[in-house]
Amino acid sequence: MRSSQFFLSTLKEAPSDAEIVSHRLMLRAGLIKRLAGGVYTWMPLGLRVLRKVEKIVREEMERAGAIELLMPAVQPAELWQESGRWEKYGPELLRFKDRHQRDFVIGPTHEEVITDIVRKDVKSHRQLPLHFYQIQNKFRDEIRPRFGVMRGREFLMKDAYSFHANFEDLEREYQNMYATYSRIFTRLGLKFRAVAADTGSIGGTGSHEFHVLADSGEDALAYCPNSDYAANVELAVAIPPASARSSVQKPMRRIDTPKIKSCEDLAQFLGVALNSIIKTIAIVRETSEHDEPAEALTDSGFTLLLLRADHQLNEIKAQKVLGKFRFAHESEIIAALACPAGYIGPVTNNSVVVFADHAVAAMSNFVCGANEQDAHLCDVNFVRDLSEPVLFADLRNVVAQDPSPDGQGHLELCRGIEVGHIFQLRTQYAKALKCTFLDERGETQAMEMGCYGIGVSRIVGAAIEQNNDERGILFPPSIAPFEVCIVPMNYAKNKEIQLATDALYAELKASGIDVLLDDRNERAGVLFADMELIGIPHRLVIGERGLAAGMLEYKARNAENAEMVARGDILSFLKDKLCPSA
RNA sequence: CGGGGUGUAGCGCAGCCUGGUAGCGCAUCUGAUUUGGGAUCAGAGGGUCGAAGGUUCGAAUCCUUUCACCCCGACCA
Repeated sequence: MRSSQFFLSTLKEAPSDAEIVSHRLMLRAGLIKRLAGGVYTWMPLGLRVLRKVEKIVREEMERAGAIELLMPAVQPAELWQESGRWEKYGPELLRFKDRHQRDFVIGPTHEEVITDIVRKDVKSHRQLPLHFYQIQNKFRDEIRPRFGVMRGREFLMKDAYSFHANFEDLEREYQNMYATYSRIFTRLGLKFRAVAADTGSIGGTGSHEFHVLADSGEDALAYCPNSDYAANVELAVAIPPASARSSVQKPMRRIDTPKIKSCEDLAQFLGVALNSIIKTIAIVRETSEHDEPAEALTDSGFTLLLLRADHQLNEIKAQKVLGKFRFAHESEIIAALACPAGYIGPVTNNSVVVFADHAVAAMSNFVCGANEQDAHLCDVNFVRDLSEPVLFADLRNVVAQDPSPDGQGHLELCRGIEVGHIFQLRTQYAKALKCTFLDERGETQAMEMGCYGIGVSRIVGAAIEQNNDERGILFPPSIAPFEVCIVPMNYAKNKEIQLATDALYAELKASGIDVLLDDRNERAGVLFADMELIGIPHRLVIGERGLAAGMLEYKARNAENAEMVARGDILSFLKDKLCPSA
């Protein structure tokens, strides 16, 4: 490709609303253009990258034995009503009516459609297992699209669905996909980690997320450096502390703490460690009868959660223990405890339900709110000053240096961008949609299902997030828009340069190298800057000086310095750089 | 949906407080000189100041409404 016949549109300055580096660079390099919130055009240069990611994903899915198909983006509401997700999915599901007032959705995912296909065509265990995949645009009406292509509303996704006669076979395919995903992200040249993820209500062995490691990632991950334990912080297990309560109980005291509401301020004011304070969080458990806030205070579901003040509530864990809940409103706190938020605590004379994190069980002589404005209690002890909570449970996020749940050392934390997710669906969709088959004994069974997603467009953002410097993008070679660029000096005016450049360009193309010739009539600085911005991994410069000596200048995008290469050796030299193993 | 912020030329911004009819840098176009690291000079084009309404002799500026976008919290590839 010649720059003069392509479409490069680079920017010196990125739009100010682009927050993270990959988004800024994608706009500056002209990879994408925004059309609406969370909706982007892939410009020619960006599309080349997207297609390369897609190609690797497709090759590995084929190698794993999955079969490609393409399902419609538009789906009838009936299928979604049948699976129950018409109600459950919520406002993220984009719904619309056609001219006959029939309801449709734009697919955010395709479990319903694929299950409908399989239930119609597959009747016997002899036809199983089956594994279908597609690479297709999805639409999810995200609450808050952001970071460009990283959390768009319309995005490109590889989604795959497998169908099995029994759970053992599902587990086998799940392992197959785990290995396949690892190969894909390795080939993409990304630093990644697979972590255990929340399986929701489904249980089983199975759900893993694949994260590209990046500080700007939206997910916190916990991992053990000494073992292969790794989990999303959402579900990483916090081990109850081994230490016991102190046998020495100091007398409880009430202390005036005017205007001090946060635990941090309190620790500083009292001169005590944060981990000797108990943080009390008021929630309202929402049983199905009273979803409505405020009024229903009779059996209100009002509950206190106790955490060590240096710990954070993990709402997902808490919901598993307590069921659905929401944070109490100020008015409900006052109604229940006669005290404003900021000073509430578990020492009460009425019978408020109290749950506590495991870490709280080991605490003695602790500090907590006095249920009285501008006051806290010190040297509080369970049993003596208040009854034990109804339950100690794992309610908090793990923190760095917590013991690893597998006993192999201590946890570390890092951040990641979720680019893949594999999941054992089991039989929930098969049952809802009556996707059944006859087993060896002629009995009707619901199929076991797995689903496997990869955020193809998100990968482009994630790759840039992980590979950039002050000059721009450093694309991993496997997904760079071009493998090599040729930058001629004074191409427009110097006939010799032009001839030598055209010959080199033809030679590289003929040998199958994906090469961009930057033949624009621009100053050298412009060409260099643009080629660096768009992240071409290998650069050849043809100048008068080198040409006279029969030499070309080569520089890798990630190298400090350029080196001179004899013109005659260039092909083998480049081949070695592009494919070091060969 | 809550809380905060921003809308002025393709991009980045100033002007707004204290109303007087719009400016800077980059980009674009023309010409000249340049040409191995985002050139220089001379000229040019481009904006119903997000939209609507109001106050006023006069509104980018003040008021009201509305829309869009961004950031912080509940979702997910």
